[in-house]
Amino acid sequence: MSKLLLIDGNSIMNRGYFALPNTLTAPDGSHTNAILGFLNIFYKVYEDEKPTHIAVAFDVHAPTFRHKMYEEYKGTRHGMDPELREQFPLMKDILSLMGITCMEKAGFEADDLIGTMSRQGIDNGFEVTILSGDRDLLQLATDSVLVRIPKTKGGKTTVENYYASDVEAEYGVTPIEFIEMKGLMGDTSDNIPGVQGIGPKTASQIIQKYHTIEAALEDIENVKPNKARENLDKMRDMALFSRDLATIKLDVEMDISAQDTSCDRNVIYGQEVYRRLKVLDLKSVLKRFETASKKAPASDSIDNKATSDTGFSGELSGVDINIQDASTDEIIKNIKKSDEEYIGFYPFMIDGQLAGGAVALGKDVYITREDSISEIRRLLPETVLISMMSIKEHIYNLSLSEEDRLFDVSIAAYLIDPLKSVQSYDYLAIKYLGTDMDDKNALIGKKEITIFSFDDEDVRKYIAYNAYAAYELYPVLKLKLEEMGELALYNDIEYPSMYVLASMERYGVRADAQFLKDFGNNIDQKIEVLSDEITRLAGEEFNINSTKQLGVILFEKLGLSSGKKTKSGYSTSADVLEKIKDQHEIVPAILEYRKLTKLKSTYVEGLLQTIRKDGRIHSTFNQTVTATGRISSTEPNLQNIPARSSEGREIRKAFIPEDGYVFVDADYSQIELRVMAAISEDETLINAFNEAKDIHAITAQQVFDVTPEEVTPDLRRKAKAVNFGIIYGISSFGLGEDLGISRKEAKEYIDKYFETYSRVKEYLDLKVSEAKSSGYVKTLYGRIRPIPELGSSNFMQRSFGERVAMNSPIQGTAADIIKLSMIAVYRELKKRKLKSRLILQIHDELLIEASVDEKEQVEKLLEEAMEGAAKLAVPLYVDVHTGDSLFDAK
DNA sequence: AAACTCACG
DNA sequence: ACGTACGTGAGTTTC
Repeated sequence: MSKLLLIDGNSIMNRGYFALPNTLTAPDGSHTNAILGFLNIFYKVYEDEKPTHIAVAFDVHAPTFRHKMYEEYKGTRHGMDPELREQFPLMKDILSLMGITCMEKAGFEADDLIGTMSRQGIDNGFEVTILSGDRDLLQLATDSVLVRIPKTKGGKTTVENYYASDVEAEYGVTPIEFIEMKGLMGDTSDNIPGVQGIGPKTASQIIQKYHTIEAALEDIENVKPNKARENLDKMRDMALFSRDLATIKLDVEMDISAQDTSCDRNVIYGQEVYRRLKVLDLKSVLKRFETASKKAPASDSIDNKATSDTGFSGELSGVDINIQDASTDEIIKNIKKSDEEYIGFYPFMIDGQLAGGAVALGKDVYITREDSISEIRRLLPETVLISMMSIKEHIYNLSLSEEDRLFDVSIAAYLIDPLKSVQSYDYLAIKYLGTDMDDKNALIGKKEITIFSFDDEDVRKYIAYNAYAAYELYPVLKLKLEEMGELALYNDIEYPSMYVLASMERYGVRADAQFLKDFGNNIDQKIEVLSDEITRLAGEEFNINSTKQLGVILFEKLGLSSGKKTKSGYSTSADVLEKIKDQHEIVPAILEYRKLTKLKSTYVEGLLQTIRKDGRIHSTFNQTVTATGRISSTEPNLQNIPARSSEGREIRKAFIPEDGYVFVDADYSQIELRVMAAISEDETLINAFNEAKDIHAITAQQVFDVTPEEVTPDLRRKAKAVNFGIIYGISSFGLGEDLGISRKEAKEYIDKYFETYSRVKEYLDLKVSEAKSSGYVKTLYGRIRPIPELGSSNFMQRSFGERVAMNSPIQGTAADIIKLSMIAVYRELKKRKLKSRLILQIHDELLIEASVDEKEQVEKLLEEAMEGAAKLAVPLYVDVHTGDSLFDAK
């Protein structure tokens, strides 16, 4: 028997949209929560029902005049969130890839199409199931039409099933009478007015007695209760109109019928769909493909035929590549023979050791087991450009140099879309090449990589895909960089930076393990004392580290005034505790406890673990992580070593130079404010910077209209907070919070600031409006930051987007400048053949480990390189300090 | 894995 | 009316 599944697209999408977090997005930033919600229910019901025919209905409102009441009714439901709206075209696309019919007709709701189709299906001998999130559709239930309504219960989705008898059992009325009931009680979610004072209970009573609204109206005198009678009598038209609204049409003229629809399991779980879902990053749905369908193009579906002696040839969906073993000589011969202008390369590492590599010449991929650097180097002839991922990781393995003709796929992809940190070959291939490749997990999974991996087909594929993707990506990404005006940024800033960062990673920073251990023991004692004290004050043992338990102690047991709340309870963050530290002595103790345990676990224990055998800490500097172009530091993070508190600052004494060396440190003075002054071209602010060094004091004078002598420390502090606020994309709330003043007062400061520096205001406004129309902002050097949040209908998200539009060009330009200065410093040290070396970058600060005999030279060099890194309308200044530890060099 | 807190610029 | 500063990474608890 043929089975027809009819789906209410709008209501199911709507349900997904509100049930799932709005933060679910595809790699390109488009929202996917409604699509995910739809697909989850779809596949569940599909597997349940195994229908032979499927159609999905969508609403299309016609802009025609219908009825005054109708227009009013429509008015309130007009606005659909853009984040939801944007998902419909994508959804329809996916459905068409699935080979599923979409039904739409201008002026008709999805309900009407479903109603019509369901009757038609019945007439043609189909078994019909309707899937909707809207109980309105219950009126379509009959003995043979099943209406299924998904329901979320405790995080689990279940589906309620209704035949006509089930509707009667639950509501006491037949599906047809259900419409009458709706007419009386209305439906807020559907904007059906109904009759005031009549709710589900009364409506059900009345309809059970009279069956129709008309019957009730004829016997109006006897309608009970009194209130319902009066209102119903007064609002006869409204009741009838509401019923009309609630009635689903069964006779829409449609150009398709149930027989025209179909569904094919192989297409629903098909390759095209799989590929699209992968692009959208809908992983949980992809899992269904792997389990539900062996025929799907999931990871295990590509069979490889072994070939005689050279290895095997692999198959890539839509693309065939030939994988074979080859010697260095053979590969070089092939490169020469091929006339390729570029090759894709992947160095294969085992246990941090170079073990071989893959070279992609178009679709021919050669794997070599050669593990000597010099042999591998021979594979990379200067005449041919080499495209590969994450070059920085391999600079020393492969003794690569800046002069080699290399292209870094990861960096290019980052510049094109800095919001996405995923830089795996499979992701880039699908995003930029439309090619589906098994990902690392599918191929390698938990396999241990040994020298025998060269004989493992999956590992071979992994190696080959990496090289092949690099090959194909080069021309595509290069062109894209050019189109986006980021080629110079790539060539002049990012590419050279890579070598500087690699060098910094390799040198690392010397650390005094003994000092850290002693320091740790020292604070351990203090922690113990504090911990006892806190337990005593609380009157019971509890885990101080647990926010949850601490919240109960502070705000329930001790009755202190709780400030902010978090998602799951009371906030116990430092700024909340700071406000109530006078209410109970436990509070300052907790703040102190927190400070010390943080020092102990993150900085003492954390750092100790990372000291290598050479006595130095080798952090990784990531170049493709931040949205603004800054560098980030991990394992460990050396960009957040304590500095603000005196106890914390002690940690800096553990960072020391090698014997015979000193630290020379330089940090930019107010680089972000200077950048803002320069790129906004605000004369007043530029002059302020040209006149004096203490910008916060100057700002205080100009904004608070006082003489230099009248600038109190407090006024300066306020001016400083305003300056920061401006950079972050000012809000009166945030500034007020920071300064502990009212929002109104904060707003006055901001207004005065913008009055004083009016071009700054114009500039910030301009960035926001530019970003709103183009979707991104740019730094002075062309670095792009997309801001998808600006298109959001959500006030909070949009406001965030606006602040980002104001902040990113400033923070990003400053990041560009310090990268330029790093490159200059690095090159100059190299050129002069100095022993001194750059070892750390902390956003606006550089640290050089300088040979004692080069100290003066380095101080000068560093200052000049940093101050000369960019020529702006305001001068750049650095403060240089020298010392025998990081503590002393600041 | 997510939430919370806190270290830095 | 909405509920906030911009950019990071790591350790701990909790689900």
